[in-house]
Amino acid sequence: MKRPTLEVVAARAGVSKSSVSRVINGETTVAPQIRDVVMRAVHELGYVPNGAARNLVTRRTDTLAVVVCDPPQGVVSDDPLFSSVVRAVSRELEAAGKRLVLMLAESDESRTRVEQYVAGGQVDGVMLVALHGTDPLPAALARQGLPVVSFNRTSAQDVPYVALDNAGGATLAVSHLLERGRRRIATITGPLDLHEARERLDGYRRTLRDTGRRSIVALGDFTRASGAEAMRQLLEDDPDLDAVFASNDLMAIGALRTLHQAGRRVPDDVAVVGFDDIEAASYTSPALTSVRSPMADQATAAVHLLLRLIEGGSTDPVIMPNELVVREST
Amino acid sequence: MKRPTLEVVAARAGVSKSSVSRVINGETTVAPQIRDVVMRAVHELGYVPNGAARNLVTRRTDTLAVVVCDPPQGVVSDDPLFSSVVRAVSRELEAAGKRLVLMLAESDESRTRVEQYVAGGQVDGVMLVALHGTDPLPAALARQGLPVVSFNRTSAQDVPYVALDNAGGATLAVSHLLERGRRRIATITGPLDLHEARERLDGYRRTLRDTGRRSIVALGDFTRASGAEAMRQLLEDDPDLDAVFASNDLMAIGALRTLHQAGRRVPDDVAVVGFDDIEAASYTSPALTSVRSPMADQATAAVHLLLRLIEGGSTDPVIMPNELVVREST
DNA sequence: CCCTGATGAGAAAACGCTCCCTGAGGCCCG
DNA sequence: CGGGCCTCAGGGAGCGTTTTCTCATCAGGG
Repeated sequence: MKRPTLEVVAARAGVSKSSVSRVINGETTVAPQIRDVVMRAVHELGYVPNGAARNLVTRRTDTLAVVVCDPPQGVVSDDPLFSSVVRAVSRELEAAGKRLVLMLAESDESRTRVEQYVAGGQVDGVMLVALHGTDPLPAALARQGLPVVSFNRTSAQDVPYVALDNAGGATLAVSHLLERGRRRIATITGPLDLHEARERLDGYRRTLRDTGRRSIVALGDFTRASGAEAMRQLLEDDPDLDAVFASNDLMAIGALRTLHQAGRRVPDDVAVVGFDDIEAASYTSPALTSVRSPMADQATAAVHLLLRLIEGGSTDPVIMPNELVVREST
Repeated sequence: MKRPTLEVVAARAGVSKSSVSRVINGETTVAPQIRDVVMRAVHELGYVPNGAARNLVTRRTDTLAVVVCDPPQGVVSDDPLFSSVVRAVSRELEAAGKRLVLMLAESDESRTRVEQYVAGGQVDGVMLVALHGTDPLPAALARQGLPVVSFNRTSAQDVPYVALDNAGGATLAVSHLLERGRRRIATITGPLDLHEARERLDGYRRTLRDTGRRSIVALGDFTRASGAEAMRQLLEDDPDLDAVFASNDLMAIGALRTLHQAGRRVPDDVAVVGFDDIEAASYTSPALTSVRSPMADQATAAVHLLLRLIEGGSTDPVIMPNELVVREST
């Protein structure tokens, strides 16, 4: 099935290719009468401009790449929030009339593919979603001279990013616990090589220090198992603790289980707060109080940042505020 | 930053554009000596072929669209399994050297955009992910003469699909309950305008009928709340039931909560089986036995089907078998 | 030694579009 | 009434590839 070209439409309408092109692209310097006859021909033939030909001459593709940097086991893309991010990005791009190419950068090989693709001029900009702020890919892509933004904080020069206010979220959680009258508030951290984990720990520490309380810290790695284990350790080290702030919900869920096994009632004996507000947080019993990361909003902000950057606009990083969702566990 | 073109590379290597093109495309009819000098020039200049120009003449884009048909509230794309589908598709396409354009078809407007885009020749094929088998989009796209496959069963003519063996999964669940010695097995269905929901119900019915037992059916709509409500109704209607098969995990989770509130022990008094094996299924207490839909495998199969179709190969539908994941709730 | 056939390089024509440039015509103003 | 402008349509030159076709070169056989 051969699609009609501009030339065919022009012939049918009895005008030149230039005029058809002008009508298609909504230029105003075209007489209404010509416009009508062209539009009629377009509809009759079911004409749709060929994308490749257009890209070739305009050097714009109206296509943006979202590159997900992720180890093969899929830490990022397994995240339940991932799909809401993808959807938010997709919607936002659609509203702006852009297309979304999704690429996974799992192996070195696929990273090369990403770079090649980007270098091939098939996208107008790139949005990186990387777990590690130290990932070299953002910088590598930025060096290509293409607009690049990062969905998370990144250490790459010249790559604007959108970041969560992790420390602020932790403060929100700890303050809430203090308001509830908790005195011995422990925390379970994420892997400290991750920015987010460090920032959440810092927020926790600072808030306690500001109110003259001491920190009680156990290390986790963002998995449920590590949360359960860290909770066991905390109970051993400090049996009198009356609250726990876990750096993410999975660990909080692990902690809930340990507390249950240890016979501690939640929230009566020990209050628990998580972070991220994943879907499962509302299914636990008791339902988990959690700091909601506005991932969808963050995604929207990242898209806007990228679009602005493509237009040649400002490139300041954006910080997203968090929100506390109070449920039964506190 | 201007990227070098084929012409520049040719000049540098002291050969013709044709030769460079041949080397780039791995043709064998080129002397090793020329090959080497071209490759050197390519590397020195960091040459990457321009995608648009290439597409224009070859009429291939090596790009496939994944179109997610979804109401704005996001039933499909909110599904926790969605991200694993996306990842599997992405990986598979990457392995095949193809790119993935993700499009949401939420509104009529966006569906038009999808059709326009596809008609613009910017993709080699389309994979539809639609909830409703009656969705008109598959047929509309297929009419464009482009290879189209559906991730789910579809009623569209000429659109091959990959389907889950929903009835078989239900049989798996019910047989398991029977083996555990359960006698009065109820079910909570999904919305019956969905193929999947109907098939799961059919599988349940048939399996019970085959063993001379009667069906006990309550209607749900795949939400947690509806599962809880349906469970309440079932307990009222038939207080002696000793097992429930829920058509998806969310409803099973809702049912668990109702059972807990009603003072029924799971699995001692009532066994519960879900369907889909979402992540949350292993976090409930007791952890939920569930029929695992091999979504990732299904996605992989769909990609292969599409790639075969593009190559002009066979187009038979594929049916994926399910697997039962036994946990504490049975 | 010449002719034939194979081999492989180069020239040039598309692919379908945008956009610059030219020029025709109409209008206003002098 | 004529000249200059302004408006708007058409002609045509690219955009960077692939691909067909032509042609040169060289080897081998008669």
